[in-house]
Amino acid sequence: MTKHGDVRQKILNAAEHRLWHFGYKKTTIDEIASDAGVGKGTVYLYFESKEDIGLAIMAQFKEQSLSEIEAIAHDTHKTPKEKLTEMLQSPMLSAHRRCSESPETLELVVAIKPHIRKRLLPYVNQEYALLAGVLEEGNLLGIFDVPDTLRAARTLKTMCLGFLPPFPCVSLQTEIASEIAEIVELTTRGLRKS
Amino acid sequence: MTKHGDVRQKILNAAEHRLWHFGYKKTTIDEIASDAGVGKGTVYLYFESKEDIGLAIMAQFKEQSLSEIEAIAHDTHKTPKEKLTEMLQSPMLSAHRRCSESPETLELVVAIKPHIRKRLLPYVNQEYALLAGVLEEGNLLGIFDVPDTLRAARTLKTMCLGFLPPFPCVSLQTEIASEIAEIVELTTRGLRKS
DNA sequence: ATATGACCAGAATAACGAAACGGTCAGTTG
DNA sequence: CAACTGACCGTTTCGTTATTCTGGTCATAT
Repeated sequence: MTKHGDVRQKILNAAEHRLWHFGYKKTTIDEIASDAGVGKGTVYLYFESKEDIGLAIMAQFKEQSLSEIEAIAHDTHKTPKEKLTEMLQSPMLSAHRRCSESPETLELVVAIKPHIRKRLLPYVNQEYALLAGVLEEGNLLGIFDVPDTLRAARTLKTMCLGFLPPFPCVSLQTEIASEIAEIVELTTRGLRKS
Repeated sequence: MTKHGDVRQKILNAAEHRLWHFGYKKTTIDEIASDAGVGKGTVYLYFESKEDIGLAIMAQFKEQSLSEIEAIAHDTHKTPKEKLTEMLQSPMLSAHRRCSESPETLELVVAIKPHIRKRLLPYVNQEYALLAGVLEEGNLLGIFDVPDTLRAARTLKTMCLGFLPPFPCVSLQTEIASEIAEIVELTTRGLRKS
């Protein structure tokens, strides 16, 4: 007995495989349905449109990325500053890795761009909240003094925007990590004389 | 008697006008030559290729932008922090304005992308130096304490990369200015408890 | 020495019939 | 009856061909 969620996930897996190897445009609904072992009509019982499938795959990426960030945030062996650095690095490196392993990823992003913001908003907000939590933790430990942690979290993410695809700053992966570390360093030290 | 530089500038002006209104691909060398009042062959006495013309126009933009930054850096009525903010805002707002007034600008950027980095490197380095100078000034005044000013300058620019075209962060112009101000605020305050 | 425009090879474009696509729904299945 | 299907539809894309256009050159003119 296959449950509702199973079929949906089977379709999503088939789609992700196709998208990964052949890109958004070259992948057809017929192929996805065939790979998933269901009829074409069934696909439209679980997804509104082809774009909706692409959005769902992006959401899956984001969810994955979010769980990595969460793990870092809850790691009791790291200092807030280390957490901050790694939490900012993690999603950027994932995105970079994904785009270099499968250049088709960028095509997907472009295709679903019109609705990507709205769809991923909940995840983005959760990410802000997680970052703000670490800042709060730093406040309690007395090593940070951030009045508006949520706002600071948003600004920190904004600072890293340049590493997101389509990368205006074409850097090696190692450079991305060290440049983000530098950003956190500069932010946590501040320019002000102590 | 027309000097060498005059003809070159006349060609450049004609090209810029065409590029601005019709974009890179739709603008032909014939049109540029005709507008500039010279023969087609003459264009190739002053420029290596069509791409070279695009690069030269971009360099002109950069030069303009650089002189604005320079003016801010040398303004004796501003504090280093104000200078930093405005020097980071200025080129981002210019780029944003240019791209919204003439969407064709982005097409130009994409077309000349392969060589844009090398060509604009001198300007970029000059910009770093100007920012580093302001950081140095802050050090002398005792309000900053930046060990490696050049490195910090580069990091500050990296932080603003997300506002560059093609804008991953689609913000209103007013938002760009305030978000950059926020970045400088966070950087100059630091997160560390004073 | 400086400037020109006719000329060339290759790229872009237009036209258009054929194939393929996303999406729907009347009908089948269990 | 809820879950599922694939033939079907209007539209978009593709492949082909003929034709125009464009970046770049160079023999010639001033």
